[in-house]
Amino acid sequence: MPELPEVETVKKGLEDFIINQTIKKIYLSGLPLRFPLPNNFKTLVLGKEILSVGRRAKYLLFYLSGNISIISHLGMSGSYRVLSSTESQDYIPEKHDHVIFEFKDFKVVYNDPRRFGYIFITDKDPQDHKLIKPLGPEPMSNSFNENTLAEAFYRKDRPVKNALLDQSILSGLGNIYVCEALFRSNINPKKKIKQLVYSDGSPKNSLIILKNKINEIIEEAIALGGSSLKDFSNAEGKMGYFQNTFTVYGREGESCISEECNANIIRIIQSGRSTFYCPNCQK
DNA sequence: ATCCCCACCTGGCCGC
DNA sequence: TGCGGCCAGGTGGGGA
Repeated sequence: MPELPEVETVKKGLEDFIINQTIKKIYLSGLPLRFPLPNNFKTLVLGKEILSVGRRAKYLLFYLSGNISIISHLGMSGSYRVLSSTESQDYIPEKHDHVIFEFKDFKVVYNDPRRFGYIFITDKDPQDHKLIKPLGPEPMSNSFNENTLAEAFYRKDRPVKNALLDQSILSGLGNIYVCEALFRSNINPKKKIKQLVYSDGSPKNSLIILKNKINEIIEEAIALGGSSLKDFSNAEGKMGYFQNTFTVYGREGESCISEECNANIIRIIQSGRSTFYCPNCQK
């Protein structure tokens, strides 16, 4: 499900309900997520108050009282949903519900069919956690710009599609937004990243465009509440709308949206994952 | 160091 | 209706 805009959407939805609320009870399915929950998860979390909710890349960060933080990644199919007080009454855990947080008047359910998600707990700054620390800059932060990107791409030989999925270069993008950003930038996903940088290390114009298109897409997608494929929805169960603006993702064999182009979108496999692009527009 | 590939899971869809 | 095969928004860890 979730890339940065979807996680941001979930974060905003949860925030409205859980800030300053105390965790009264915890339900666990007992099934392992990608990594098993720590044994003392319940003990550490029960009775704690949620002070704030943050996001780093595709991770949700819950800051609790008592200097405890929960780090949560949704994997491919994880979702959080807030149950209204009516729904919360007599709610029986459904299939793939793995963690349920009970508050005074409502419940928050973490559901994850594929169990690729994971939840960690830490008593240190989550930003220092070993999974968070190596992450590259947030796309909407100042530390993501054409110069940092040029530095990461300098003399490197990998395809730009793969590099943009690499969370240590730039964090938060996934398969959809990378494909869409490359289309908007007219860059072929197979292009080697060193070709976007001059030999003196400065960014070529195409790299500056790519950087700007990434910002543009992330901003638009957040404004539209993310993309709803399959069953993604925000914490209140509402769908996102960005999928209606997809130009290449999932459109194999369909015609390119560009007016003056007669080509069809094709799908190739790069590092084991589907890449969608227009062979005519993206050079 | 750098990069690729596999594994981890369930479920939906398509063709036979 | 059933079954096999393929596909899916991610990424840690191991190996080349």
